[in-house]
Amino acid sequence: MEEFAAVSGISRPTVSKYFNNPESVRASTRKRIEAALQQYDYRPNIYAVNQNRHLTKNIGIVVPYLADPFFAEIARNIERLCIKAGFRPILLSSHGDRAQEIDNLETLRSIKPAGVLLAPLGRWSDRTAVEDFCEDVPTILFDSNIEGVGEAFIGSDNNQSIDLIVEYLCRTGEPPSFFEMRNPANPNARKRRSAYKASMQAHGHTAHFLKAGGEGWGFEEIGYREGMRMIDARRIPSNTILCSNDRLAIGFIAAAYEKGMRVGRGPGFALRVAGHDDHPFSRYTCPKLTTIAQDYSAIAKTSMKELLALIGSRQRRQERLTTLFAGELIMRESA
Amino acid sequence: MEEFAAVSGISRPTVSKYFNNPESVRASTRKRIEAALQQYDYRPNIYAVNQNRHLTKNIGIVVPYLADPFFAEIARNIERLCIKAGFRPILLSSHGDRAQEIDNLETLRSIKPAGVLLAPLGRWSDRTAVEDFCEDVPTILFDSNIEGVGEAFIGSDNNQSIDLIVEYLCRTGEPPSFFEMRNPANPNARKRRSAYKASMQAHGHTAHFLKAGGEGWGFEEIGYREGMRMIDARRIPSNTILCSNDRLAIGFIAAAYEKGMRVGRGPGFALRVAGHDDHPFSRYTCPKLTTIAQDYSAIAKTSMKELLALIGSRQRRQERLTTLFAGELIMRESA
DNA sequence: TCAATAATTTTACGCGCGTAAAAAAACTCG
DNA sequence: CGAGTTTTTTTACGCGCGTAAAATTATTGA
Repeated sequence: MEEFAAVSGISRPTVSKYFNNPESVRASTRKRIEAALQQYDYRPNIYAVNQNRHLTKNIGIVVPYLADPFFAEIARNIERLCIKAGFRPILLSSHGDRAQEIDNLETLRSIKPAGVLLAPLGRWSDRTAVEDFCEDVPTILFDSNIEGVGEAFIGSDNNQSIDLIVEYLCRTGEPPSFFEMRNPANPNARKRRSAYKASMQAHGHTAHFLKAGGEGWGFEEIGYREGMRMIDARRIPSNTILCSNDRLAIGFIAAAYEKGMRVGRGPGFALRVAGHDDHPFSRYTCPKLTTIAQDYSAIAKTSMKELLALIGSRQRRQERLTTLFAGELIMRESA
Repeated sequence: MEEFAAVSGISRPTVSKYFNNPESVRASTRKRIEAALQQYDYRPNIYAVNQNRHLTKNIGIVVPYLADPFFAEIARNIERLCIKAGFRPILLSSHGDRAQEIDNLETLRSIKPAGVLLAPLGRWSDRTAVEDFCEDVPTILFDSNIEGVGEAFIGSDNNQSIDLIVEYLCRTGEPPSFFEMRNPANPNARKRRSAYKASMQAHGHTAHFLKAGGEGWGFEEIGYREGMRMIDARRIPSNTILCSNDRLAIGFIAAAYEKGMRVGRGPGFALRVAGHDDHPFSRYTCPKLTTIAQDYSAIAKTSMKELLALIGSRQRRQERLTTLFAGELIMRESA
């Protein structure tokens, strides 16, 4: 920087000021620096910069499982917004593993980020570890809530969305059974379960659960395997299945296809299957999956906006914010 | 570190040495430091460390499109290996965009990584930019080759794998038409195209191409839309379709389903469809997709091993290495 | 036990930059 | 054009650590 300042005919502190915020120097000097920049392609050493700056320009993004296209998509959205706001996104995946999540938080801590957007593993998270982290770093939770942790939570309104699709299914055919994992990895599974129960009650039906065994994040496999098992055992009392998420539904539909049960609505179809999330692949199942679209563009935008506000204010929120977005019914052929 | 050294009763340079390599200090001192570490949970400032260390412990990983589960999976594998080797993975996605790829390389450059594993956009890449980068940073290409760039290339043998499935399809039914994008984003598409052509010739058939319009990385959508169009136009001369990759096949199968064409092998089926890659979702299509499995565990391992060797040797390879792994035929129901 | 060897301590410098304070220079506007 | 204001320059220190060199101490092996 010393040398670069020399050749550009500007003093080093001014150059430093420029790199911190180009607007903070006079237009004429800015021009001169940028001209010199063309010639000598100098760039500040990021490590030296971050050592001295108290708050870095890094923003951590943690998702529970990046190999899930749903999280990959939302991460992509957030990354974009992050860059647009002049920050550097650090994307980490917990790979569905509690220890990895803790590791990720440790990694982020060492990076001293300006803020963090965290989609936690939910009930698999180490609450204490996450809490401690949120004490030290301005953190906003998204997708999955841990009550009382972090400055805010931005997510979907599972009660609204599940009620929406339950109402639709009840109105147009038999009330749905709820297909879910007995021991779900998906952070929102519990919320959806109780939302289903409440919604069925509200519509004058009794809830019925189809519990799938299995662990981990291989939802399609679990939906397929357990779907096969249930169809074989004729354990399915309703001709309508609402799956806790699209990935389970994708597996279930594959099982139904293999068993020769035609999935779809109307006469001639044996089974209606619906999902939740509008997974990127849900429009390519056979038949296409009726589901609930989460407004993840809004979730990404709001999370980012809230975090930037937090960073800008340089202080914590006085009270925790919770913002829930409504889901939208996506009617396709499967139900 | 000064304070921590004081309370642990060790001199600061020795503590510094410990953090660089715990093995480099005497066992007794190591014990004392680790005991103190339990009490005071000190950790070195990563920025100060990296400023002074010439080679950092960072390894960059760049994939062309992280929202594609195939790349998400391979990235996950590499990340694991990276951590196990004591390095810190920095995962970046180019989001299918040339400018983003260049950006990613710039970002990595500023991070001064020990090495980089790069899966480039292929023919969409800015060859000069990638070349320049590889001059500065030890880089190994994987998945997609750019001839002459980087220290090594690790990938799949498209000639072998395409020949494998072409041979299978020819032996068990009509020779396949090849379904691909006219202007493919997928880095391996061109290789597979020519491999198909050569293989058909070798088996005494003439190649036939079904060219799908459309741009970008929405392969399922393109496979679906263009599949619909072709089926409507009765432009499909063979009852067997080999898709350039599984994601196209997933879309195509959805189209066939919607058009009432039964996909599968044997009597009573209208169409055989095969793919390539053993995409995570290929076993949940209806019917399950016959495809080629890339050995991405081997690709990940070999890439990492090669990079570590490169980093360890502190010099470039005398000649560029190319390692290709054979694909495996995964017979399912679709073909 | 003693010399040879290995590890640690002491001392000191430098990495590349942020930033504070005072002085100097460059603008702004009536 | 000159006083007032803003920006830049000069000077100087510190961030947290790596690392070199010389001195000291601990360990090893015969």
